[in-house]
Amino acid sequence: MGATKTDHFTDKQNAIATLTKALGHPARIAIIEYLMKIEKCICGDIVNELPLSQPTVSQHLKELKNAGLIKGNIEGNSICYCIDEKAIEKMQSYFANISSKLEKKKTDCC
Amino acid sequence: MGATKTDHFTDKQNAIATLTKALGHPARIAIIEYLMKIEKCICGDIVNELPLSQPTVSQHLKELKNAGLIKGNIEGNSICYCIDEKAIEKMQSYFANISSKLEKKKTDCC
DNA sequence: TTTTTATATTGCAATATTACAATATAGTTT
DNA sequence: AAACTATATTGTAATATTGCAATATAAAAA
Repeated sequence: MGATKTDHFTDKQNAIATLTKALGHPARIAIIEYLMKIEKCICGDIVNELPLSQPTVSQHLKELKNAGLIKGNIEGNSICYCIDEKAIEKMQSYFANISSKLEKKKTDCC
Repeated sequence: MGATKTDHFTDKQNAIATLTKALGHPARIAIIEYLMKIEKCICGDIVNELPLSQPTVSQHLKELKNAGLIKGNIEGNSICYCIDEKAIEKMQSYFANISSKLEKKKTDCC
């Protein structure tokens, strides 16, 4: 016990859970918001923006990358991180779909 | 160490992270999708729908409730669980906002 | 080539999560 | 009241996550 039983759920459910899980930490939300805010794509200063050590930030970036939420390009000495729009769109349409289905139901019993 | 440093981030960032974290498990995604699907609101059979034991499901329901994603009403012997639309709307508008801001930027460098 | 700069990896301690058996609670039915 | 039903709580083992110091890697500048 202790490990998530991913094999018991559908691929879609696991896919969404992977994205939401990756975003389920304020540091990673802060990283996404920072990447969204800045104009330039050279992101060497994410570390300076966050109240966490360099290794910790690096680890969070790795998790976001593994989940497919950001992309990273080596740019000489530093690395350019960008949000992967497709992943954000997946999130958006997933919740939009739930939202519209709930509105149709209108069985607001609770 | 091991505990998330929530105090270093903004309330908004923590609020979104709380919601995404709660959805960051396939069982809880499955619960939300089941609540969305069913017509009746008596949800005693969530346990039967999921490939997990009753205590485990109960625990997942508690987490969704704590995060504000679902509401629960005692209904005689059983309990009626419903999705809290407001929470879903928060998620949707959060990602819609990121999506539209990314489209305006169009610095698709990676 | 040496030094500096930027990022990643490793190793580890602290804490959190996941899952479930056993048990508790509380309403329903008999 | 006693038995039954539905859900929650407790306790515990297995595993995962978080955070960082120390170290590694690799490109850039000196």
